[in-house]
Amino acid sequence: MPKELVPRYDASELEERWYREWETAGIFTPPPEPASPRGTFVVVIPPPNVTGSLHMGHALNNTIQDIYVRQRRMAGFDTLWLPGTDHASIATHTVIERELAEQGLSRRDLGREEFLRRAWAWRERYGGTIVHQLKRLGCSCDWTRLRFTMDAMLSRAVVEAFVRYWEDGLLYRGRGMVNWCPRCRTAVSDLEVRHEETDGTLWFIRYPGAGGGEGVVVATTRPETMLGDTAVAVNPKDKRYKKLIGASVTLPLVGREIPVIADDAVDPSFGTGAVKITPAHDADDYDVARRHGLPAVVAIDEDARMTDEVPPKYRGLTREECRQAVLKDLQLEGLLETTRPYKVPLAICDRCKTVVEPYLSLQWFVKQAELARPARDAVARGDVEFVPERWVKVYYDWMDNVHDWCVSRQLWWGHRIPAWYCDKCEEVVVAREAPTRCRCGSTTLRQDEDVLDTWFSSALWPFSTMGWPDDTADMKHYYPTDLLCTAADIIFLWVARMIFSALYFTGRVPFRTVYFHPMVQTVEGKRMSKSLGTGVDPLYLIDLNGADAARFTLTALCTQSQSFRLWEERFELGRNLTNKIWNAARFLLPHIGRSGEGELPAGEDLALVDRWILSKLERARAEAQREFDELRFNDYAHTLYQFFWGEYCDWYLEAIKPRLYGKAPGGDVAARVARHVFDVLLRLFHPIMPFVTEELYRMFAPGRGFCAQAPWPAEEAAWVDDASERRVERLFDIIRAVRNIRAEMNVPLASAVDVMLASEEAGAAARAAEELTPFFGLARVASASPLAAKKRPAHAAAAVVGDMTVFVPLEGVIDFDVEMKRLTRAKEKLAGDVATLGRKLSDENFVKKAPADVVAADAERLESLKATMARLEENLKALQ
RNA sequence: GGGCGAUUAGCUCAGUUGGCCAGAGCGCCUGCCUUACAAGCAGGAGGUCGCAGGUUCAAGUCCUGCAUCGCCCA
Repeated sequence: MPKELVPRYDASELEERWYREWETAGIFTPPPEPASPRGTFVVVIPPPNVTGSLHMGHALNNTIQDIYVRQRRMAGFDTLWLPGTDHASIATHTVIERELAEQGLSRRDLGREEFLRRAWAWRERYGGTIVHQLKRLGCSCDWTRLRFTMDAMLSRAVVEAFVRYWEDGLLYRGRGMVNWCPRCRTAVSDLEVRHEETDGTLWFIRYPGAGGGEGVVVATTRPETMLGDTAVAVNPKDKRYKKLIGASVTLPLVGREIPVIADDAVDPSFGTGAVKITPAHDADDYDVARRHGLPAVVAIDEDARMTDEVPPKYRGLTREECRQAVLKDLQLEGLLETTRPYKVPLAICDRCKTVVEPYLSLQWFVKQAELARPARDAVARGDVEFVPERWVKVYYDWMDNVHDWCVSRQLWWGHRIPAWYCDKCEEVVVAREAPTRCRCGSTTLRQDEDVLDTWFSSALWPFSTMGWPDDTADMKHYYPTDLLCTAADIIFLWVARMIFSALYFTGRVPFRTVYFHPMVQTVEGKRMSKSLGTGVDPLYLIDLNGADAARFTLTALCTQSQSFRLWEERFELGRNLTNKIWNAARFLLPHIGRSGEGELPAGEDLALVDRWILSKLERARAEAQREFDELRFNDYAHTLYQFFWGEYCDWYLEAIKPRLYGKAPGGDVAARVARHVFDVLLRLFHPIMPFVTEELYRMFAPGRGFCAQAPWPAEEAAWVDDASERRVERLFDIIRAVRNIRAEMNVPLASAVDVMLASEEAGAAARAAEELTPFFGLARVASASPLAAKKRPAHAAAAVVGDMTVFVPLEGVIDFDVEMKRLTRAKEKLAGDVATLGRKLSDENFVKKAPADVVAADAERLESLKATMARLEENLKALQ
């Protein structure tokens, strides 16, 4: 019972309906005991921030995952896509603190417990947003397994991992130089700091000799740190300063007497070749100080204000204020020798863009060297495959130069570090459960105040989500996973850490393949940023055009390159395709249910064009399948698009209209073939565009199951039919030639034309004329007839198609000037090709050295071009 | 400083191991409200493949250098 469809596709009602039906039917949940002969297929989602919202990067990332997961599900795998979110420690913490600040409160005023209560409330309030948005996008995640990094199960995995690292000696607590963000008020790891260059100044400051001598001039980009200087260093090979080594200078403004030392790390070409050493506020200086046993003076505190270790007048100033004060005072004392413009390297907190301070503090570190080696080997051996492969090198470089990972964060929202300190002795207890008493007998144990880096829990994600460390059913059946989809910007932050964590804790790789998709950029080629307002909101686009349109567009742009540019109008690509699919269905719908519905007709009942479309379908299917398997998503999308629009709609559906309308025989067969091809197309498109395909798939046969569970189209090698393809394509070439003539000669739409065909080969023209009959409607042809050799019709426009000449008599309509220009243009174009090819073939090096088949093919082509040329010239001559 | 990617039609991008005439979508020009679709149909124009060398019978594709843009690492 065909229902009337609206002429424009409207996604609004249908998407929510189908998503609800899929979910209700539970088709995204794989069986508890997988039994498919195809095996399992598992993906874990890259967890988005629990209180975040969907941006374009997520939309792309999750579309790609969903495409793969849906295809595997249709192909018969027991398929699991495990969703979840992470707790985004710093981001969430910051939001809560900002909220407090508006009420004039700090987290210390509130206390840890109340702060966490508010953070959880925040999560309750916004935690559903991104899940809802992923559903809008159509993601076929198993929501019954929705995870959150701070769930009890996953938190337990975090504690277990921490304790095991500790027990195995891979974890240590130590005083080290870390990147300190004074705004976030926490340490951050090397990977969370971005390096930028800015236009700044290099200041040259004189440190007078301790005994009153001229001393030495040092150059610095951060004059305020001088208050924490404990030495001046020069390169031991630097002749200029040889005599100064071992002497002392007076630190201006402070009056401290500090030594001049020699160290190889000093670059003689920087500034004056003499540098100030501030052990507590510079990582390199810290190393120098350690080598020389220099003391460290902490001059800047956690808030980037000057400490009590500096002269009173500077105490409490911000680092920026202090810099101005120091410069002013140095100038007054005549110690500021000169300044020079300089590109100053800055370390910026990735999260809040504040300049980070190198800060000497007590932190927890995970040793990386031992963990990195097997993780590197796993990729080198091919146990984990990277696509595109070039990212392997980036991964190796990092693994080969990895530094210990600072995992403690001075925050409250997150996994509190399971370490306790005894008040009575020096004992540190790292344990799964809170200890009640220390070895020394004391019962006053304090837990570490800090939490772990969010990435510490994310690193465990592929197995913590499945119940590790327990040997759960999920661990047994669904671990390791098969595919990880991500952008390359978190290759170290997340991918590398998952690999070494998985190998260490489970002894297995976490996934077999990592697919790195491109990054989404703005129209200017810049990174999309929500805070800058340069992003395109995927939800807005879904509301506007439907999820399928957004998904198809993103897929079509998903190439092997590292980025692509995106703006709103680009989504018209997907929108138009969705509408086209919708309308093809609208066209077909009245014709389904005709006799023989449901089966494909036997070969002998098929018309030539039916065999053609089935052959093309099989070719497109095979090509799309290959592209899919190679994770070439843009090619996959393009192949389907091209076949559906360019062949099925433009040619096949147009060609069978007379049959469907009863103006030519074979209407039932045409309907069945058209419907079959469409049905296969819906299934091939389904992974990319799940909603419209589900709607139409079910509309065409309401009784059957979901398209989302329909069998994936299999190989149909028998349909490939070269001969039919060649014959039909020549007919289409003739039609194109007639259309061209009609357009260029301005033949009115209402008037049909006669077509005459001439060929060298006897009978070829007659056969083509006959075969052309069913397609008259495609070019408003009234009749087609073979032409006796050499009998050229008068007043005819002509075109050469392969070995045939097409004449369209246009008595009274033909404009000889136009026809002359048309033919001349065609001839000139051809002449160029003939000349190029002729030169090539007369080059004896080419003939001698190129493979025989290449030479033969070129020779054949030259012959055919010459023949075409000759016929073109005949036609031109006939005009004169 | 090192690495990676990009540079192909007005715009955004494809172009698999070198081998027919370098493709697509959008935009542009011409004509169409042809009973699936104007979010459409038909026809057409438009490219010295960033620059300079090299390898090869043959280079958008491989090699070297340079330029510009972007990303990453130190």
